[in-house]
Amino acid sequence: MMAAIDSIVNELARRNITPSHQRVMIMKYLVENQCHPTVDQIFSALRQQIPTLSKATVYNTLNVLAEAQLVRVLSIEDNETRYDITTETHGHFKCSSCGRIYNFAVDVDRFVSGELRDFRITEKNVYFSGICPTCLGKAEKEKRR
Amino acid sequence: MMAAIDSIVNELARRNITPSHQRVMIMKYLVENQCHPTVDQIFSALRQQIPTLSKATVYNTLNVLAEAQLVRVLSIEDNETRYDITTETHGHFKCSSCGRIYNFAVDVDRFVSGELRDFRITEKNVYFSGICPTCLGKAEKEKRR
DNA sequence: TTCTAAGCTTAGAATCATTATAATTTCATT
DNA sequence: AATGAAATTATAATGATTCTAAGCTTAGAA
Repeated sequence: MMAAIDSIVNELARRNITPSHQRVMIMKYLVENQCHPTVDQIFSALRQQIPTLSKATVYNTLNVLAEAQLVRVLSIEDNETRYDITTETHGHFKCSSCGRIYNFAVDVDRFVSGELRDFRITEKNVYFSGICPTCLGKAEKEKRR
Repeated sequence: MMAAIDSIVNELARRNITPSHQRVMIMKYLVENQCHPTVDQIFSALRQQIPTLSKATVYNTLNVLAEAQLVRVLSIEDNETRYDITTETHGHFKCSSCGRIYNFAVDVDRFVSGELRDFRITEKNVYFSGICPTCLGKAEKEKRR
């Protein structure tokens, strides 16, 4: 899936964000790699296409995009900020074994208790962790030996 | 509310954790300050009672307690690990204005979608953020001026 | 096409949260 | 009281993130 540069540029321009080459490439990366990458993953990957890319630029750009609500900042674990181009509320499951992050549908509003009635909620996150089916399957195979 | 040192010592001993003075005081702090404190908050507060307390000890102790499931590690935002003595699943709401964290009841099990059927879930976290009623009230008062 | 001012990027320093280390102290048992 | 294991300590080290100042890029005006 190739992200249209044009639509990215338009999206940024609509929010008064200068669509510099670096910013466009960072967004393109997020669209094409919806695996909740870390700054380091984004930086390392794009370094090959933009050899002079600075890590500070990646941090700066992600902060700008987060402020514009174009990306969502995930704090599933400390010391590991991740980014998600899908901004609609959904759950994240992190496998403790392989580290992979899975999305899952979540109807958060259905179980919010009345306690938060008088709160203005601007962001909702649901994080689960445990073992994914792939790693569970591996464990089962290990057991049978 | 004064936490019984005896029950803390017993709780640690039951899990084969040496109930050293520092560990007991850290747990006591968490029981008496259920405000999801950070390491720095715990360290600063206890420094007055244990002048030689080392920050590394606080980190070590919290990690040991987390592994023993006596405390829960919260990653509501990056660069801000917090700790909770209440280990049953409940939600956390962080006010973007005052920074306070509120607990709220959450029936997470009721809405886990079929997508996670084959996953082994070991931990569930629900984090919301926004503005709390106190800060909303202040904002309203500001508006009326 | 050139100029301009504002904003962006860069490279590396700085900051900060957290972990590692080795020496010392404390703990629980004998 | 002695002992060995574990914990604490003080500080260095690590790694994520932010800051900084200089230079570059951008978009639009001239």
